[in-house]
Amino acid sequence: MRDVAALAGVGLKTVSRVVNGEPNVAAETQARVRAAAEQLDFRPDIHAGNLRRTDRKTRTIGLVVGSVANPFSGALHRGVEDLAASRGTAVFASSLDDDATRETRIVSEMLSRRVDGLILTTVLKNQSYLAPEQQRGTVLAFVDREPLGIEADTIVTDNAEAAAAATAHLVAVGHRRLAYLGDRAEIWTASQRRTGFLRQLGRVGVATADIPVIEGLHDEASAFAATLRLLDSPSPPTALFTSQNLVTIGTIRALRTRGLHNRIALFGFDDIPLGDMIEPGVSVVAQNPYEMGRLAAARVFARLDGDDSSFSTVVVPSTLIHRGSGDIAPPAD
Amino acid sequence: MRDVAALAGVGLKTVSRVVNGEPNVAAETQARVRAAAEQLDFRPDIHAGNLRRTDRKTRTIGLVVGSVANPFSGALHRGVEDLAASRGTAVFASSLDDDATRETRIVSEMLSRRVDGLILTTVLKNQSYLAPEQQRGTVLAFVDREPLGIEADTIVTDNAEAAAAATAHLVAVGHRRLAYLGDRAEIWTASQRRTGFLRQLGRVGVATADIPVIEGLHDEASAFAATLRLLDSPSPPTALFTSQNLVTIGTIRALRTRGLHNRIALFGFDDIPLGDMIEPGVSVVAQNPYEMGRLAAARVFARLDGDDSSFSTVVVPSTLIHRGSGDIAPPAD
DNA sequence: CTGAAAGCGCTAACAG
DNA sequence: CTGTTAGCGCTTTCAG
Repeated sequence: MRDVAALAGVGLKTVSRVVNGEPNVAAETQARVRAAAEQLDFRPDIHAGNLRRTDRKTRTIGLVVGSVANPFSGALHRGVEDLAASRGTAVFASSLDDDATRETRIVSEMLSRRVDGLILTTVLKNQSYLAPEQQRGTVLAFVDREPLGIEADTIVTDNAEAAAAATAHLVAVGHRRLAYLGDRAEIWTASQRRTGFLRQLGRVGVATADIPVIEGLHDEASAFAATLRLLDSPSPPTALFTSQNLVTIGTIRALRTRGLHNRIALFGFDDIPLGDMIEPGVSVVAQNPYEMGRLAAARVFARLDGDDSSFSTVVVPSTLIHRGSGDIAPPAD
Repeated sequence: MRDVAALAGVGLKTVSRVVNGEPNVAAETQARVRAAAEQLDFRPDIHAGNLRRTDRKTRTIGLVVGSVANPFSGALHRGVEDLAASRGTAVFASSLDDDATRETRIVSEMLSRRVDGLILTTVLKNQSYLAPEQQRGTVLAFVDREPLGIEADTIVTDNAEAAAAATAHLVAVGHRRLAYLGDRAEIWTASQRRTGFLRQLGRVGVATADIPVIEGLHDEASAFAATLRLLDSPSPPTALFTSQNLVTIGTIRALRTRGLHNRIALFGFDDIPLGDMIEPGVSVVAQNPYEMGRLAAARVFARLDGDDSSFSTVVVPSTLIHRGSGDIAPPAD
């Protein structure tokens, strides 16, 4: 910038004014400065400026998602990114791979880069470690999973209720021998979905003691193996509830391997791509990750713009999509 | 940092030394500094430091992808992110939505944030505008699409050759009345694929004059509509080549709408999720976007670590996956 | 309308 | 082993 000033034959501050579009610069001076900047390929260093700037906004936010292996995160990211781009804000995205030990490390790296806001899908049990940072003015928003030990804007799906609705449907079709296949119980959403599943069974008087509840499934492979074990057991279930898209896909593969995809009912949580084109169509609870990302970003930007209303929790509606697999009736026996 | 120094009763530089793990600090002093830092929730500002640091590395790279709506980008991002995370480097990700006007703006924003490197999937015809930046030391790598007007490490799939191989297969099965359904011709990969398709037909003596070449398809909806028009034409093709995953999906929907999915052959470029589970299985050219992301990131990091060998272009192999749709024979007539 | 001086949070270079 | 001084590239403040 000094070079630009020298070349244009003006003071440092004048260049600064031109670059930032501040008023009170003669048109002719402006032109000279711009020409000089162009010639030297000058590019202002946003961070150097922020060091002295009063608002200290880096126009950068961080997004921490649970697992990039899951298309859910992709859609969420897109939602955030779409809103951020329209505001000229850059987005750091990083994945936890649902590994709790990475959470503090990644968050800390983002904070060192002085992000204005942080959108988090957390894995850790407790987020109270973020309180000092929040105090300092960093805007926090939680998506998909509710935080513990800290208050902030939160965007979630009503996981328990949606899981219960799907379960209710399976029961209504006539199933009593159900099974639950889900992710690790430490993950907030997974435990919520399990709760919803079991609670609904309890409500309608299905004894949950005999219901297999298999947890810790994280990818297609583990879900595939777990489903096969279930199908090969002495008294296999007549309906399956899978608590996550990757698990749903693994389960479908297992059902097909045993030729049971048209005989055993299946309801999955999270939509899966092309779920309407396979046979039978896959019934799912569809969340709206794109919208969740948008809403979270919107909250963050509102806070950055000065909104200081009390923290809110927004529940994004999810929908049951009936495509066939959830309507398979139990065998007459 | 000054506050930490005051609280610990040491000089500013000593705090700096402790924070950066530099040697020559007494263990006892170190402990005192750490305690003070903890107490004040001190977090070093990486950018302030970089202002003075000699290497001037922000440990940040930028990733510019074509379209986040495409799962290809998600996998690419994951590849980059996986490598970057292991190096403690943060990744800015931004999407162009294949909109050329956004390219310069987004790149410029990233450069203002002083990224050490930039991994780009470009839309613009020409990338020479990046030359000054490259001169300045910013490491550039291009993925998926070859740059023009600038030299840098490049990671691509051999699009033309893979498209030709898929086309050859369709011809080998007996098809002569083929059609091409593809993305906008300005997109480098799209034009490469079209070239490969047409060249292969030329090679085997299929007159390309009568072959419908439909371009400008960008999503499922437009591909769906275009395919329907094709199917409803007086002399519909017996085999389709779709040059991109979203187009492939739209085309499949159209084929199913007309009940022709088992009568008209289909070969797609890019794999689609669950492509093996629908009926018929979808034959595709599968690229390896995750690996492409990893390789691009690896090149960037190697350069940052001082590698100054001449620029290389790596061609990541793609594979033909035969799942059925490409093996449908033309009607005997 | 313009510029000079001070200083943001940190590290480099050099003294002690 | 530790502290002091200067200065990174920019914006602020204030005086022309």
